[in-house]
Amino acid sequence: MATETEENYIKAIFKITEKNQGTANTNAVAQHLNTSPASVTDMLKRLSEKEYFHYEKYKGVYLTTKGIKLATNLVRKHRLWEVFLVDKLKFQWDEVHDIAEQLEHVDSDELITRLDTFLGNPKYDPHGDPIPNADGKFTLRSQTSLMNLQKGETGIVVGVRNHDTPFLQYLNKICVNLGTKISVVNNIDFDHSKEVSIDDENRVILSQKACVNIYVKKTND
Amino acid sequence: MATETEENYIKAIFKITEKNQGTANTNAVAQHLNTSPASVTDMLKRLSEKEYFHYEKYKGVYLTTKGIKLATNLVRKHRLWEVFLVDKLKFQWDEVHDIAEQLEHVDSDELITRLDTFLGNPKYDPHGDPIPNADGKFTLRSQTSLMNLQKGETGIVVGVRNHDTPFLQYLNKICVNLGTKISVVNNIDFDHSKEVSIDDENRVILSQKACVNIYVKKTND
DNA sequence: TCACATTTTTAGACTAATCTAAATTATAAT
DNA sequence: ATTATAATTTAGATTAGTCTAAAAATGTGA
Repeated sequence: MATETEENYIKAIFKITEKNQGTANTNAVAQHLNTSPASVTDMLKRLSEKEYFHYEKYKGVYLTTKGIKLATNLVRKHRLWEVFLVDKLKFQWDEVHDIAEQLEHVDSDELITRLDTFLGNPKYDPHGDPIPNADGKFTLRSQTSLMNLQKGETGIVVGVRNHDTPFLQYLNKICVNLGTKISVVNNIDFDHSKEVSIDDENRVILSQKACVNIYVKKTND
Repeated sequence: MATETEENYIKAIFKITEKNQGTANTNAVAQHLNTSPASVTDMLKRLSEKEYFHYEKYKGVYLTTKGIKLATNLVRKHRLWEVFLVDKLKFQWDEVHDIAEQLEHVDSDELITRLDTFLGNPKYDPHGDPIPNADGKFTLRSQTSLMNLQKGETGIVVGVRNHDTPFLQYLNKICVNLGTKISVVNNIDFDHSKEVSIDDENRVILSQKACVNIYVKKTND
């Protein structure tokens, strides 16, 4: 069994490699985990001996099958616990990350199997991120950034790109959540912001930055 | 915040002092935690500096108010999670201890408050042990050992003294659980065992050891 | 391609938690 | 009260994970 620290390293490497052509370098890992690059180097040496990833001095790391399996299982556990916290315990989507970060390290396959069943085998977490199944497979979904919706088009919010608390709380305030219907009323060209209507009720101006971070599924209305 | 290890020491000391006139000695703690007495001595020194308990060389320790508060909170968390595992995830009562042992270290007061509400503010865990409230107060219950029931008397199972897996599985097998009705049909004097009827259906012989470890509430039928 | 900046690694040290073996203190029995 | 035994502590070492400061390797721009 991997220690909690080891799990956190592997998860960090997984997240970094996802957005970086399959490799993670020392500094990126250090930044992600809020530790010193020196500590990371030490750890990379030790963990690569345990075959979670390949490590070459000065070249960074890339995960092995074993490492990917561990990482996706952690993602699975994290996201299932987030569903539990929001659906069952009525937390808001901006409050669950830190708690799920702890819960994901609880070690029991049976627990996760049963939790999954209890929650109704959800495919997406409270931020719209896909929950890998027990084999590590993600269910992908056709989605686009709200930025890509033209004037007059409508979509249903299915996810967010940014997970930071302030952004999520802002969305709470303007009543945007998963499942919310958003229609583009006007494109404001000079700063690429959009005037949108939310659930056919409120009209709001969303900045380019906000639009980029909201994923929607286009609808025909 | 206390580390997981620190929490485990304090919980062990709490459990030992509960059955030992308020003090715990080095060997008992070592045995309880499966470590060496030398490690325990080290830890007692360090933890007593953090004011969780008083420690005098060669004399053992007793908890401070701070220590008792931490310990009862851990007990509370452990037992609430056990309720969750049995009531919601449908684990059996003999399967939940190790998982709850991990879950109890997750740090979030809000989580426990919400979990308590979600579970309907249970007063007892799946083994019939009382769940302390947020202030550390236990709800006590009038109960007696099955050993004290006379021929013809009846009781409802409200708890177990022994929590070991084999004992709990044995009770599963003979259909004894919390809420089960047990009537004493005959006392067998020579070995202090009892012939009992279980939920008015099965008749079984329970050894003295089994009877001592089953708590019941007497009923008038 | 050479010098400078950036990234990474090494060296050496620290803390928490553990161990074994040896020394010390307490306890119980004659 | 003395001695044997049991309990406890000390000494010294180990492992995981971390740090800072310094050295080495890599990458980049003129």
